Amino acid sequence: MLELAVLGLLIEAPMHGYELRKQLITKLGAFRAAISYGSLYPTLRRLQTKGWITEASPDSAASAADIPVMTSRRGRVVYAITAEGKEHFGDLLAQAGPETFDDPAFGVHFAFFARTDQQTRLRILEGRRRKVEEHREGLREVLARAAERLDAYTLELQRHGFEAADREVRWLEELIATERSGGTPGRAQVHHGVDPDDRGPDRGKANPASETPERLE
Amino acid sequence: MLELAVLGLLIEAPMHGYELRKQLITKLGAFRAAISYGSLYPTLRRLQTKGWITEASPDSAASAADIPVMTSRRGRVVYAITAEGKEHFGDLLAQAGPETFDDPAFGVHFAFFARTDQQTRLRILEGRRRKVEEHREGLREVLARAAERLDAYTLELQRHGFEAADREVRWLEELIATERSGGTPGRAQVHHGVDPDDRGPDRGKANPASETPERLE
DNA sequence: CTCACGATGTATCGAAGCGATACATCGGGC
DNA sequence: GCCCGATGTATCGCTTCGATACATCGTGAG
Repeated sequence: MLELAVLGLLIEAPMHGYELRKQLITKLGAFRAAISYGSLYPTLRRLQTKGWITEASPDSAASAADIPVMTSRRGRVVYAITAEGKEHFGDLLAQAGPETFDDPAFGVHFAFFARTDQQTRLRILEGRRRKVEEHREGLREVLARAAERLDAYTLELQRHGFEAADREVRWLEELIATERSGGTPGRAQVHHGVDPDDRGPDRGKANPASETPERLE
Repeated sequence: MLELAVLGLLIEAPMHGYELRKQLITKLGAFRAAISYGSLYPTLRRLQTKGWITEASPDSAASAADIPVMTSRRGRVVYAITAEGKEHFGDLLAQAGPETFDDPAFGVHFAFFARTDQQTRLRILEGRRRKVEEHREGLREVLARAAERLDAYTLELQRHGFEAADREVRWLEELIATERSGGTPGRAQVHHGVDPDDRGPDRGKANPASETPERLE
């Protein structure tokens, strides 16, 4: 799971561990509170031995032109993805693992949807929908049949879980519909806006979501 | 995390592993898809060595003329909670761990709210609310400030995470209000629900959640 | 009657990830 | 001068997971 996320971030730019962790937290922060070094560093080690990423020190190249990044002379290790790593990333991103509804792997896939194609996106969205639907129906069953065998708090927990699942299914259906019509998610399709000052859709600075997926073979 | 859940279920009745797992799944199914044997059995072992639970075979208690060697027939192992286990359960239940927003520990606590007192419930609910609020505000920050540095899919993921957090906060506030007014949660009326006069200042552990006969020594 | 099959049931293994911790450098404020 | 918080790399012990193995029981198809 971290493999995919790390590779995905390193595609955008080489990075060292600390920065990697910060970006992972903002990128995956919606469903993942923290990424521990205890998992990040072993993952980096693993990726290195597999050949997906390489270690490169900036000190050798840094002579005088150091710009914004605080370059210290200490042993900061900068990781960069390799060609094999990019290929592996594509494979990982395309395959929708048979996850359970509480598996964070879906979120990681979704966070990198801009780097895959519409067909894969649809496949993963529909797979996710199926799993969440199953979960929801299981809860419906419990709520209908075992209502008298559970105490009020347990019941309320199930009810809340059911509603959350139901909401996610509806969210997924919106996304699937948008995807099928060839659009990208965002303010145009979303009726419950979040931010107060709405600005025009501004993209092009980073990688656009719909137009060029950079790594597709 | 599993410790608390296993102890809580064993308070209601002695059980063997398979049954335990099934009940865990229905009780915690709202936020936890599956409980693996790979975590359940080590947990049981751990609880045994600590003395919180004991192993009791119904076969040996029945007749047991000969020494039952487990070569031919594999015995079903029934686990039962001890007095110390009940005490430990009360301690675990009362303490609200400093969890992150995606920590399933809150769900376990909530599922056993019927076995604790109003004060503890309020403390845990408010602690949870604080954490989810922090998470929500973090996401709001990202959405407001980094909207142009993230692609449309990542943004949509954050937006969905924000809404889920916001909804949970509102859910928690409802529960807190209900709790403060002395009620029990839920739109559905539960017949075997929480004892309405649980105003007793202590004896929280001894408060039965349902029709379970009182097993407290 | 048999026997295959699914449900019940106990158990372990390797790997992933986490929380805590240790340690080192840097820039700035008191 | 000197501490403190941010940056930065790294490991340890532990919990949990998914996969797997293996054994028993009831039942129904052939």
